[in-house]
Amino acid sequence: MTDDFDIKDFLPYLLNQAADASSLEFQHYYKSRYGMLRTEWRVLFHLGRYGTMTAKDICTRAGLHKTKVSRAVTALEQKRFLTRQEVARDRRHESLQLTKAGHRAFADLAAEAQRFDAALTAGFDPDERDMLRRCLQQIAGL
Amino acid sequence: MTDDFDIKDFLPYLLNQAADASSLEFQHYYKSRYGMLRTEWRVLFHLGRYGTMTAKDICTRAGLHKTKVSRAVTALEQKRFLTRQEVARDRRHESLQLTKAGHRAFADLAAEAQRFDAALTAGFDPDERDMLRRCLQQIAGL
DNA sequence: TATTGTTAGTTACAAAAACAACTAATATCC
DNA sequence: GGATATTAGTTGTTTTTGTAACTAACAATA
Repeated sequence: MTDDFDIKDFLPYLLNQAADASSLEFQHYYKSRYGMLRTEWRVLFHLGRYGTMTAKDICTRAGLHKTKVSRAVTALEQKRFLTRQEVARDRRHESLQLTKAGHRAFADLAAEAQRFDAALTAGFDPDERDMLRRCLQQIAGL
Repeated sequence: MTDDFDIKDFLPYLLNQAADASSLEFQHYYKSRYGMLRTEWRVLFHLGRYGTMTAKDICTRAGLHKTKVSRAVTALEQKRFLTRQEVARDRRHESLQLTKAGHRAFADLAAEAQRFDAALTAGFDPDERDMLRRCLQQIAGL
């Protein structure tokens, strides 16, 4: 009954394997170059791409837990990639913005990500790529 | 130049989000029911589906590091889901086999995985499903 | 048959993630 | 206005992972 069910066809397994494999090389890039962790790169990306926002905003947009973001923000601050600014209206919030160095790192990594993405999907034809992204976005609930 | 590059289109990001989202519910199942970790479930699956083999075989087939497998085997042994058996010919190897309880757990989880997989892809039509799996297998290097 | 190399698996330690408990600021409701 | 609840963010502790060093068995070679 379940004898023909192969783990290689089990979607969560496949997705994890593909995610791990595809992350590995890019991870090496931001790790060796900027000493960043994955969450740091994501926070940097969100601020670089969408501009100033609070930690909470990043949590919501990126689907990350607040402790992860909190620690990533601290790390990026120590690397001088971002600064915090109190929001007068509500002092629980801190608006986060990238420094010059932060913007440079973002620009570099974003360009690299784009190249990397292109290389990764080079073997697929355009409608395969679109379909792949659509399927993944649906599964991810984005 | 890179201003229009959205992280939601970056394949490693998408793959990770989709992998996390899709794993969550199933993970909850084997965790609450059998107290298993992800690696334990994978080891269990390999032994249940492909029969007796050594830890090394599982490493190779599942693309897992030997320390992970070693710990998972210890954990599954303590749960009485598998037993080890020395290989006379070469005492470095240990052949691993599921116990009755291990087989039961495998059957239960495999059936659940199958249901879960079906539910996950219910929104896609057949050729989308095939393409998705093919793309993922290629990216994962399987 | 010593020497060196390789392989399977374990163990120990460091890095990272997950989870819970906490502080401080603001909102709500009596 | 004061008790209570919520929200943003941090800190501390426990799990889990990653990495490297290790043991034991075998292989190869001189």
